[in-house]
Amino acid sequence: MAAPTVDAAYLVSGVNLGGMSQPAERRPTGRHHGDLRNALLRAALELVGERGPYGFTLAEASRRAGVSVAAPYKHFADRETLLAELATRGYREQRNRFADAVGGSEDPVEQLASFAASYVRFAAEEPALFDIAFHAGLDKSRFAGLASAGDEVAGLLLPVARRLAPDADGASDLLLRVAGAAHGLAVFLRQGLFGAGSGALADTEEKAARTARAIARRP
Amino acid sequence: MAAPTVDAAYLVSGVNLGGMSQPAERRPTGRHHGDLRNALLRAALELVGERGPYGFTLAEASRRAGVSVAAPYKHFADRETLLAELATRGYREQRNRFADAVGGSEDPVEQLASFAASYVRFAAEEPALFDIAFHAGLDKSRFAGLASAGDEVAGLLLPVARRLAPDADGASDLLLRVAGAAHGLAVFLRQGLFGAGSGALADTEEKAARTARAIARRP
DNA sequence: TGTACATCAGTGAACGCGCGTTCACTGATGTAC
DNA sequence: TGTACATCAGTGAACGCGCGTTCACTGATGTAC
Repeated sequence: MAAPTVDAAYLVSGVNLGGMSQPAERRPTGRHHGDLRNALLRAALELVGERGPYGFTLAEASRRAGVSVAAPYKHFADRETLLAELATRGYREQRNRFADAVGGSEDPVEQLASFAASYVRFAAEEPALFDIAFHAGLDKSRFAGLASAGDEVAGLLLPVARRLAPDADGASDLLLRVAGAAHGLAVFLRQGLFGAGSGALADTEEKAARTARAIARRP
Repeated sequence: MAAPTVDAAYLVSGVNLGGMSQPAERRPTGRHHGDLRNALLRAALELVGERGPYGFTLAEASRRAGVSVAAPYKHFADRETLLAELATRGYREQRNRFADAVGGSEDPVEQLASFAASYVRFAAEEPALFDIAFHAGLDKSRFAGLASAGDEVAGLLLPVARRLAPDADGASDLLLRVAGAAHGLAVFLRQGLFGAGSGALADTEEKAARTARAIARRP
């Protein structure tokens, strides 16, 4: 439950860039931006966070990065490719968080409870990544990395479920029901059904954990 | 579980219009369409079904209704008003379905199980209404009818949950966890995680019902 | 039954907008000598 | 250390597109007489 807080800047750059004008940040001189690729990814994340999964436009991302609308094409084939890169990073971040969550216990029931809470927390802390991964309608056949990143998440959790289920089908059923419950609660939280603020988040995490336990104990 | 199948045409017109050219259908003569308002609502439902909640445009709906792009403004104030009307109808349809589901049993656990299955079935049979109600990002403060239609759904189900919980807060917690689980499973079904076809639907309904029972029996 | 008329649902053209994408270009940078 | 040059990230202008919305209009319909 002590997963480190990870913000959008970290996800995009691998380094927390903090504010826009740190003294350590090298001022790009002349026509070169310096780190446009990551600036665009960060702006996209910002936009989706503010406007939802369909609120992202290359033009607005360019504007926020302080660059012409043509510049992104030096770094991404097209609009969807940029989005797919963020989706892949979202799945990777999920996998890391869930690995941490599952690692905190030996009891498979508690592992699933911790996974469910972690799922809710991810949706709350990285709403843009959550939206892109689930609601942007990306074409998975076009971006092979996307599908495999998603499969990795399942691969991490199936063995846990398997310890509570008699066979592979039972494990899959159990995992999907736990994940489904966490997903629904995460969406409700984002829609404000549980109120706002960190109290609502903690409350929803706990709801998800309790629900996961109920499911796991009555497979 | 014997809820009648209700299709989009019914929801929009109150009468199943069936094919586009029934003999009984009065041929609109001259410049008047005859039933443009409903034709637009139906086209909107179709569009959202095909392209997702942001795939609806007034222009395309007009085209499908065989009418100029200006015509819709004789029936709706703007694009969002049309969408809000569909969302309201979606909530009303949910309420009807859930009332039927809950009416089939006296046991509150089975009532919640039946509600959860019904939730999944609604999402599968009326994907466009489901999307509009949950994912279209409508401004509830602008459309008062929307919020009250949503509240009616909760009002129908809270008494059921109350029979299993010690107080109002417990009932709310229980209901939201059951609804959340059903919601997540419904979304997963729509994303194809459980395969396609009526087998997948029945399977997911059953998953939802089992999950609801597990939650209800361990409040 | 026939006629004059008010109504109003739908027309078609136009508007301004923001989008994704392309293109020839330019000038700062790093490298080879 | 200084100079010539290749690279290539970013420019700015332009394209075609589809959108939401407005506007003056028209002609089919129903009604009053």
